[in-house]
Amino acid sequence: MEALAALADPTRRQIVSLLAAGERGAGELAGQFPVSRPAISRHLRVLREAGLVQVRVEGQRRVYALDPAPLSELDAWLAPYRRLWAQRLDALDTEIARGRRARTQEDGR
Amino acid sequence: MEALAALADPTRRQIVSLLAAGERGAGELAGQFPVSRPAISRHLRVLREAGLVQVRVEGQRRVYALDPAPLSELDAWLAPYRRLWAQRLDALDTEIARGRRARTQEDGR
DNA sequence: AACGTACGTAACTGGACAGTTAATTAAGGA
DNA sequence: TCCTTAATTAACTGTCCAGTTACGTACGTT
Repeated sequence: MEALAALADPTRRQIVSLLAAGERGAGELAGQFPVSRPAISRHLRVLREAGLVQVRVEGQRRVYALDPAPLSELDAWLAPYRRLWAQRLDALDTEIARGRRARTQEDGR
Repeated sequence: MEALAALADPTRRQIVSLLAAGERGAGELAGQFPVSRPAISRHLRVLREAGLVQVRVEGQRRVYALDPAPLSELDAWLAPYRRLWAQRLDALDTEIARGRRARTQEDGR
């Protein structure tokens, strides 16, 4: 779950989003952001260390590509919690089906 | 996506995991960790501000409960990426089914 | 060989954050 | 009322991290 820390930064999430559309060179990525190129380089390093991106050296260019594996891992981490909001929606359905009577009783506070 | 930053900390993830099994008092939670109670109090505050937990004051106890809404939001954020590893698996399936012939044609990049 | 381009790394700065101990608020019980 | 218990808040410290500028390295071109 090292990916969570990497994805906690909005710039890095945006990089991931860009790479989801296809691979890009480092400079090409850096051009999309208001921060300096070294800053993007560091972000890419964090993403690389988290396994979220992979680099391919192509002449003097570095081409970055998204590796979805950690996202899949995150998805798997999330899985056991899924029943929680599914259940809540079920409860809501029940509520609606009942015509939403006697609400104050279970509302609490 | 503020939840990502909150979930980046392993202690907080564990708190979330504990609360998934049912609500608990603050001290009850603190007892599960090797850090001080104020530290847990701060973690709970971060989780509260991220909307991941809710407190209910019950006498002099604070009972914390998980609110799955931000997890659901995270799930939604993850959704568009899902095709990436699904596709990879599909490609693998296809690959196997076809006996691995004529590969370059459909790769498309 | 010399130069320009494309990145990365080094060194530093400011701000955020997790942890600690000590003080504060609030609820029960003697 | 006084004391204990439960928990948060305050104040402080150390560490990590994102950003900057400056420098280093490697590839390609002339």
